[in-house]
Amino acid sequence: MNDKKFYITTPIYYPSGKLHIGHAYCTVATDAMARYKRLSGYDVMFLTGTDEHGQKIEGKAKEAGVTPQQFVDDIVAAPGGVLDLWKLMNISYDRFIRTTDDYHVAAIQKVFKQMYDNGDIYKGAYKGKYCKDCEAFWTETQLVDGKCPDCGREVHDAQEEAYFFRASKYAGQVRDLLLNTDFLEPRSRVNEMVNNFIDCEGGLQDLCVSRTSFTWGVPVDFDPGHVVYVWLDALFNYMTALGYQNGQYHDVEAFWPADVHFVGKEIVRFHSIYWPAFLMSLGLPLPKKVYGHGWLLLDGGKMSKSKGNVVDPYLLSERYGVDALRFFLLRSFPFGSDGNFSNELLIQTINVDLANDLGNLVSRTTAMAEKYFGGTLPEGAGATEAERAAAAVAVAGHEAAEGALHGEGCQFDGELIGLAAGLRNRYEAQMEKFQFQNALEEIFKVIQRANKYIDENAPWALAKDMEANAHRLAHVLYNLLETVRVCTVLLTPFMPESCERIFTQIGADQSARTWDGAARWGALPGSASVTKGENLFPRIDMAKELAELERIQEEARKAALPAIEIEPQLEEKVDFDTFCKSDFRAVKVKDCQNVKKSDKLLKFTLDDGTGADRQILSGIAKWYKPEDLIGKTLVAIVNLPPRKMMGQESQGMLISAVHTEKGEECLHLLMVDDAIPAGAKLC
RNA sequence: CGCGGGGUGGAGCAGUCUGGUAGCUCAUCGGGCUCAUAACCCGAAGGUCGUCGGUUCAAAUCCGGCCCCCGCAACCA
Repeated sequence: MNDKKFYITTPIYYPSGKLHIGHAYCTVATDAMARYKRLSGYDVMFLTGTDEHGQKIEGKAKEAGVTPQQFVDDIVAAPGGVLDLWKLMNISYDRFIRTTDDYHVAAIQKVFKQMYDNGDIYKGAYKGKYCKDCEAFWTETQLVDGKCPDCGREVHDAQEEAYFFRASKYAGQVRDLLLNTDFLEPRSRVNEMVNNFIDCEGGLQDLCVSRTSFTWGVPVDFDPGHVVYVWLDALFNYMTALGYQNGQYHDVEAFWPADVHFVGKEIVRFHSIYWPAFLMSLGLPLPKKVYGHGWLLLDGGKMSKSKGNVVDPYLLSERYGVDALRFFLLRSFPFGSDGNFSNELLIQTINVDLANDLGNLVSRTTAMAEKYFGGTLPEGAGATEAERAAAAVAVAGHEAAEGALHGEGCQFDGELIGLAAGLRNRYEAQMEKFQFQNALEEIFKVIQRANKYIDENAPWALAKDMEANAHRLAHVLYNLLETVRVCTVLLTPFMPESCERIFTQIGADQSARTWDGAARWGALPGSASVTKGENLFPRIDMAKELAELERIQEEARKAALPAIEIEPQLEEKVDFDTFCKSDFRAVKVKDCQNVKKSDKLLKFTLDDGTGADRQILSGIAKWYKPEDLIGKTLVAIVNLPPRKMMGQESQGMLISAVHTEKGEECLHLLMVDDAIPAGAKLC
C-alpha cells in the first residue's frame, strides 16, 4: 500500500441553477492539484459533489412544478448538467457525492444524534424576521427597507424551535488552530475569521443546525418536523463520502484526514470555524488545511445571476477548447486572491501563451525535424553524458549547470539544459503552495527560452550545409524536443488532452512522460519519431472573436429574460366622466415622413374628418418606415393640448400597443378597418 | 469608530511578510530572422509605487493620519 496518500476536495456546489465559471475555476484548480499529486506518485482521492438540500431548492422546485428531487436531478444529472460539465472539462474526480444520496442522509442522522447525545447539540429557538408569503426567515440586515428582500412585503418578528450546535464551547480551540497553525490559508483570511467571528462581541455564536420552516433536508429522526440545516449536512460530506458512519465506502482509514479543502472565500468561515468544531465535538482528526481561494470578478464586481453577468464555462469550453479554458483560469489569476475575468484576457492568454509560445514552439520544432531529417533524428543526436551529468547537477538544486558544460558544444546548450532540468523543482515548490500561476510562469519561462534558443542557433542556416552541420543541427533539435518534453510533463495536470497530443508529436513514450522523467535530461530516445500534427492551439482573431462573444452572450442573456412582459394594470380607478373627456378618433394617414435630425420621430399628416390636415409627431421611427404607413387608418386622441417637438407642433397622439419581448421593447400602432371613415369617434 | 482586501508606467498584474538597481504580460515605437500558428528573437520609450507625515544611511516595502474602490456581515466558487 502506498503511504503517499492525498485527499483533496472541492466544495459541494449548490445546484439551484446552472454552475458558472467560478465553480469551474475552483474545480479546475482542484483537478490540477489532484493530477499533479497523482503524477508525482501519490495515491489520490479527489472528491466533489453537490449540496442539494435547503429552502431555496425547495422553493425553486415548487416554482418549476416538480419535486425537489426531480429539480436537483435535472440540474445535476441531466444533459448539460453538473456531471456533464465536469466530464466536458475533464475533471478527474474519484468520487462524486450528492447530499441526497441515501448513505449520506443516514450518516448525517447518526452524526446529529451523536452530537445531541454528547450535549453539543441542544434545543433552542431561532429568532428572526419572518415573511409569511415567502415562508422565510430573514435577519435584520438582510431586509430591504425593512421589508422582505424577495417579495417586498412586510415582515414581522417570529421564532421557531431549532437545534443549535454549541460552537461556543470550541471557540478557544478553534482560535488556537487558526492563529497558531497554518490550518487556514492564505494567512490573510485568518484575521478576518478570528476578528469577525471569534473575538467579536459576544464571542463565537452557536450555530443553528435544524429548521422547521421547510422540509427539504435530512430529517432529524428523533424529532419529526425538524430537518438538519445546511452546514452540518453539507460539511460532513467530506467524511461520509469516505464511508464515515455508512457502509457505502470504506476509505476513512486510508484517506481521513483530508490534506486540503479548496473553498471559495465566502465559505471560509464555515470550513475554518464550524467544521473543525464539529470534528472536535466527535473527537475526529481535523483536515490538514483549508485553502480559501479568490473570486473571479467581472468588471471589478461580483458575478451574480441578478446582474445577469455570469460567464458560462460550457460555452467557453466548447468554443476555445477545454484545455485552453483550464489553462487560462489557473495561469491568469493568483489562486488566493480575486481576479478580473474578461473575454479579452482569455483570448490574449490563449494567443500569447498557448498559440504563440507553446503551440508555435512545438510546431516549428517538429516541422524542422521533419523537414531536415524526415522525422527521425540521426544517430548520436541525443543527450551527451556531460549534458546528463550537468542536468543532474541542476536538478540537485544548483542552477549553474551551464558551468558544467563549458567547452561542450554550444554555449547556449548549457543555459537551456540547466533551465529545463531545474524546472521540476521550481514547479514543485509553487504547486505545493497552490500557486498555480507561478508554477505555470516557471514553465513558460523555459518555453520562451527555447524559442530564443532557436533564434540563437538558427537551424535554417545550419541546414544550408548539411554535410558540415547535420550533427549539430540534429542535436539542437533534440535539445528542443527534450525541453518541450519536460515542459509537457509538468503541464499535464493543467492540460491533459493537449499534452497527450504533444507527447505524440514529439514521440515521447510512457517512460518519458513521468514525474521522474521530468527531472531526467535525455529521457527522449535520440531516435524518437517526430511528427508535425495539427495546430494545437489555433490563434484567435481578437477583434472578431470579442464581437462574436458579445453577440452570443447578449443572446444568452436575452434568452434568459421572460418571453413576453406587459405593463402591470393600474390599480387607480378613473371615473367615467374623466374618461369621456378623451376624444379618440379614427384618422387616415395622408403623409408620413422622418423628422430631420431625429432618429425617433415620425411626422404624420392626417385626415381627421374635419377637412383640415392634422399634424401629429410620434416617436415610433424605430418600429415603422414612413412609406409603409401612408393610407393606413389609425387611432389618435385629438384633444390633447398641442405640443412642440423638434421645433414642430404635434396636435395629439397616435395610440399604440406596447409590450416587452425578451427584454426588448415592442410597439404596434393600432390599425383599424379601412372601411372606417376619417374622423369617426371611438367610444 | 463593525471586519477584511485593494490603490504600482496606457490596460491587467507581481514585488510588500524577510527595507538597499521597481519586475511581468498586453498595447506603442525601432531593429533582426524566415524554421514556425502574420508567429519568434533583440532593443527603446513610458512609473515621484493613492496621499500626507514619521522611523532609517536607505521605504513600493516598516509605523501613523487621510482619500478612493471592492467584498463580507444572507444561501453563494
